[in-house]
Amino acid sequence: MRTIDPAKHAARRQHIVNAACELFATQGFERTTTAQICKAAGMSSGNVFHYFPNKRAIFIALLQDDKDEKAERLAAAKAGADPWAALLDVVRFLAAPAAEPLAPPLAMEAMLQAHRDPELAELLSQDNTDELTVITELLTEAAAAGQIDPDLDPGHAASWVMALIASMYTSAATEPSFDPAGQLPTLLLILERFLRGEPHEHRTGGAPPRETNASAVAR
Amino acid sequence: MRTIDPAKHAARRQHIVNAACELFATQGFERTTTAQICKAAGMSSGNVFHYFPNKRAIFIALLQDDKDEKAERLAAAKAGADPWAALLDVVRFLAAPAAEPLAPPLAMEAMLQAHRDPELAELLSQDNTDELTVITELLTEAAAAGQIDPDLDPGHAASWVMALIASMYTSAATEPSFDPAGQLPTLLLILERFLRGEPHEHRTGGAPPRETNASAVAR
DNA sequence: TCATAAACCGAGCGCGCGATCTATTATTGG
DNA sequence: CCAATAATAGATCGCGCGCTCGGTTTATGA
Repeated sequence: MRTIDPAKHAARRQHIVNAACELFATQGFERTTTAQICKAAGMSSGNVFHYFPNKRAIFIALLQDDKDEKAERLAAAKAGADPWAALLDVVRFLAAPAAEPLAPPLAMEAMLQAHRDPELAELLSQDNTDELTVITELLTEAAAAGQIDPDLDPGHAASWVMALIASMYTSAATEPSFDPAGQLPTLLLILERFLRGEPHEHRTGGAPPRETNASAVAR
Repeated sequence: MRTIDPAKHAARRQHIVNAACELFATQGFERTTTAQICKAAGMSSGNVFHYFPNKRAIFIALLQDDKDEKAERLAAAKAGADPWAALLDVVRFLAAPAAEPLAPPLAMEAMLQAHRDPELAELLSQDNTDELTVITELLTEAAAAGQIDPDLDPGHAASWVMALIASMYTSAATEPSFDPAGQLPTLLLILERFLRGEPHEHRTGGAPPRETNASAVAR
């Protein structure tokens, strides 16, 4: 007899996913051939298809990993005492992977593939809903604490916060000269001015005005 | 003898491009087969390849058309007397196609394809540079007129204005419930608060404060 | 030790793709 | 009217793809 070792099995799957990751990011899902994945993973096609039923399953596993990891760390990021500070932490955390070379093109590829693949669409949709919930809660708390413009609808504003973060990924994926880490202060400045609204009316909460952001984009 | 009629020839090409447009938007470039394009255009494969050397050329022609049309109308939009009003016109004009059903997925598809196709990348890059130049000029003028925060770098801010507009397309392409026309006021509100900066210091220009935007996102 | 099943290999299959080729029809200038 | 050639058709081709399948090797429990 011989039993499967779940740890070994998972590690082998992960090895394949990692190999495919770079290919999917640089070439896209469709143009990446299973032969390329086999070569990159250093194993035969027979073996790769021993671990995954088809190419699509490899892509889904890749996104599932990202989703799990993100959800796990999101819970920690929002655990700040001050809503506004917690919001900035969440934004910084969600925007951080845009600085990695593979994440932006992969994210775009995932969005496009989700357009035709219902299972993928469901996966990303859950992911987005989770983020939206967290951010909406933080915005609601921040509004209650008088830290942001109370006239903004939290859910509505939250979706725009997410859109702003997403634009870090699209910019990084499309413009080679775009530097996500360097642009983060500007992102935060835009969010601050958008969410706080008229500063002389609403800057009464626990968070102090953050002049550092404004000075970061000065010429 | 028989000469080609340029008008007829161009019209026939356009007919093929129009047929392919919907397919590319809904299925993506790779998954759209030449057979589908032939069927949609109502002609044989032999005839389609009489007008285009290959599938890629159809996609490029599609984007070239969009670019020409946009560049033409952009020149008109920026011809306003007041820089801030002209900027809003340009933003509205650039964001408008996001409300069409095909434009958002097509734009995303184009971005991704440009990642691997140098010719496509060149096409979109020129396009972006043109937009950036126009917006940068308007921001510079607006800053000189005291209508926006003078501490912002015009070129830097312009690229974020474009990113904001682009997020209308990505949101429209990824979230079925996203309503571009309805979200336009919020986009303008974000831009206004970002660009004007501290309102009590800089709201001295020709454009009056636009409370209508703020009220549009109130719950 | 040895039976058993997991892990792995790589030749190759079937299919559908982008593109071609030859043939036929329509249209124009002279 | 008659070449000449554009416009159109559609069968077909070669290739490369995702994936399968039979066989071999390796590891594990009893």
